[in-house]
Amino acid sequence: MPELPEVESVLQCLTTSRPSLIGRQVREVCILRNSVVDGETDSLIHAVTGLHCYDIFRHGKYLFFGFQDSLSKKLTWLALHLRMTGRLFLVPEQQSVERHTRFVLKLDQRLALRFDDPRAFGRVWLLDDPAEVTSRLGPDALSVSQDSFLSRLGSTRRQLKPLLLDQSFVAGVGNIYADEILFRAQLHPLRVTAALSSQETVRLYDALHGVLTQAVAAKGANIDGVFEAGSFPVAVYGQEGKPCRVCGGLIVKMKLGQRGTHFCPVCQPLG
DNA sequence: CACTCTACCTGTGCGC
DNA sequence: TGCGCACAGGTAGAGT
Repeated sequence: MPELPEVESVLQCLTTSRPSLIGRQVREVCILRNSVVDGETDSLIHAVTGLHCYDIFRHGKYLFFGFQDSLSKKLTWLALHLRMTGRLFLVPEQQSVERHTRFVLKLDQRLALRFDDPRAFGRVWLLDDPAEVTSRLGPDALSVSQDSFLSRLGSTRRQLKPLLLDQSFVAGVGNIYADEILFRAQLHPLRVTAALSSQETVRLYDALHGVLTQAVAAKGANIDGVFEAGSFPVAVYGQEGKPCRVCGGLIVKMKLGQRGTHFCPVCQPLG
């Protein structure tokens, strides 16, 4: 389940590999499963074929790829969301199809950008402007300032766990990191924003920033082979029944809005 | 506004 | 062994 740190890791791979995706020309677009495209596949194919990759950036869990027409200099954008099981690879062209490959951009230099997704939840969008997507999102969770975060917290009255998962509040936190952030902040997932002390709101910001920064440095979470690489150690996610690393009490799992939610009842009291 | 539920998917792992 | 089924998760959209 790629969340912000895992998507950031993908971005780093694409931009720092040698050769990088930046500068590559799209020779051919192959859509192996139509539902991967939100919109018309033909429009996407026609729009991107022949263009050069000019820029890549991330906002929350979305990746944005800017492709430039070398004559008009106009930029055309693709947005990509990996959802649950999506993976992106920059590979030699001959490795461009696997069992769960959903689309491929065949590139110059005998390279290909391959998107695999067993669960087929991942989506790609053709955009004129990334703002068509980013305008629906809150500030990126890795780079949001303390002032902005505290101000947004102050203007809502909601339970903390659903709030952290709301991409229009801050973009990039998913179920795993929401639990990890609340554990580090020592706040119960059902606590309500309006009832937090100012000390607690700062603790929440510090936990958000600290967990995501460390997870990015670790290239993502380390969870029983769910996704590759990643050495960020989870403290509570999937740890139900195991001892809390801080107090030794047992980690509990409950359902909160259809989501598995893990926490330490001692370190994260509700009362 | 805040919330709940459903649909979208399929690999995994459980109980029988 | 094999079958059926619940489960995992992010997001959109509809409904309360």
